[in-house]
Amino acid sequence: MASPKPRSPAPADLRRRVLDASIALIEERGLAELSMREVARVAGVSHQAPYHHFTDREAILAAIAADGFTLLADRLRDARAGADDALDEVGRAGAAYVRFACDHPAHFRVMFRADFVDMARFPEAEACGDRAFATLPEIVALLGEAGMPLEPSAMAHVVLHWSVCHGLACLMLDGPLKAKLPELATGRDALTRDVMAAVRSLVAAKMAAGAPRPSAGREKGVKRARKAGAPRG
Amino acid sequence: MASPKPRSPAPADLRRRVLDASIALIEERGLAELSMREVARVAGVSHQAPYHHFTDREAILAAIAADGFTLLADRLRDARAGADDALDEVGRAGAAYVRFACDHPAHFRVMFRADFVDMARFPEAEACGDRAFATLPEIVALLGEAGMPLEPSAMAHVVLHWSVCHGLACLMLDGPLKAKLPELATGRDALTRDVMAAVRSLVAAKMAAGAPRPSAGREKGVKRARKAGAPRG
DNA sequence: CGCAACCCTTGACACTGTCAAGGAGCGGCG
DNA sequence: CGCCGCTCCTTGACAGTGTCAAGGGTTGCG
Repeated sequence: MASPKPRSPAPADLRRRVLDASIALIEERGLAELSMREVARVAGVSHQAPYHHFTDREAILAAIAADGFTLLADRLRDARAGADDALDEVGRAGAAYVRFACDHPAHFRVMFRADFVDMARFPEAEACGDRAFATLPEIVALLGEAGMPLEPSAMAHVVLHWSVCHGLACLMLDGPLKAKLPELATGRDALTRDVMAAVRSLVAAKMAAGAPRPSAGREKGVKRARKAGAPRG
Repeated sequence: MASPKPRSPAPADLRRRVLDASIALIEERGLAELSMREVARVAGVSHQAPYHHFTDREAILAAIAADGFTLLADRLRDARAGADDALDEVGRAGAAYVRFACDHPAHFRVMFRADFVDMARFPEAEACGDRAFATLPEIVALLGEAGMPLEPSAMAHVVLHWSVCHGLACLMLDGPLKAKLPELATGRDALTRDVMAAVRSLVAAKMAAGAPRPSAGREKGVKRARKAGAPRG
């Protein structure tokens, strides 16, 4: 007979097939139930074959994370390309971050669970992450250049925006919002859009306010700044 | 052998001891490497004893999650008690959320990983979660009562604040910020304080912009925020 | 031809979660 | 008292897991 086991449909790229099988299984049954032997089974090879390409189970996850990081970096770059001002750029990048998480849940989960993958063990995966996250300060810096006071620090605003996007993604992907979306009568995209609009409205107000307010004053006695331009000089 | 095994130091509350052992192991080695047999070993009982109190491994995690939800609800309640205005209340509640995650990382991880615990299987744990999260809309509603326009919707602002806190907690607990905190030369508490201050500055600007009611329409007066963009030259 | 490198398989080990059965202690009741 | 049943826990067994070690094909090259 020809061969009871067709060996492998595409012998060269078993590495790629292992990664794809892992991603599919994580998306289908979650990271908790991921079994390397089942990955091998899905890929159509013996249970040891994957370990010839990856030293560890953790190494497979690290490779997925690295792919995810570069994928995310691409998404962020594309999102920024179409923007026409700083406010728009922040909003587009944020929406792209969340949409990436929804489109690639397996990647996203693996990327941000340090208790599953110790990135320090895989420097190149870590470098991919650093590359992706390097754009975040750039985007927020645009707000500063556009005249928004970045108080108490620029870093705080970077982390703030990052946290909004990351938190929203987590809550919708594996958190309570996943179950609550139907009863809230919205979908992921709609909720993302609304939250980003809320962020935009806050940032816009801050930009309009221009300079930091006097500390003693309460909401009284504040005049709205009429123009958006930064009073540079 | 007289008695090689002292049975159990406190026979009645094995249930409690199993939970404590699980929490300790999750905090120490992470959720990924949690083994029920090791939990039993730490608790000093046979490998089957825990299953007499919990049907499943998942049931143990659900019990931890339920405890975490009520613990979080307590923290949020306490944080709100000391506040003197809406802005302060939002900030205190947010900081309390993040501090809860840092103080009880095991609870936090189990509470928000739907791929490990299917909350729909454990309605009482889910109810604890609903109770904890019920305070979030209340807090944000205070901002609306204080004169802040909740555009595009109140729900969007609820999710926005929730996402900030949740995202910050995730990024610091298991995400890239965990590794980057040292090189940023800040600690968790300092970063949390700064991010909350940044949120506060944005919300304050929005309140200032929205509070003085212009003579125009009641709900339409929010339109001015849109002018903030336009970096034409 | 030999032979070595590559890629994969097979076998084994300790370990896991879970099912099934058994046993120690104990209060109640004839 | 003897016996029962009950609760709580232990022991044993099973399939399944990740990983170490060794063994096979095929391929290319001297």
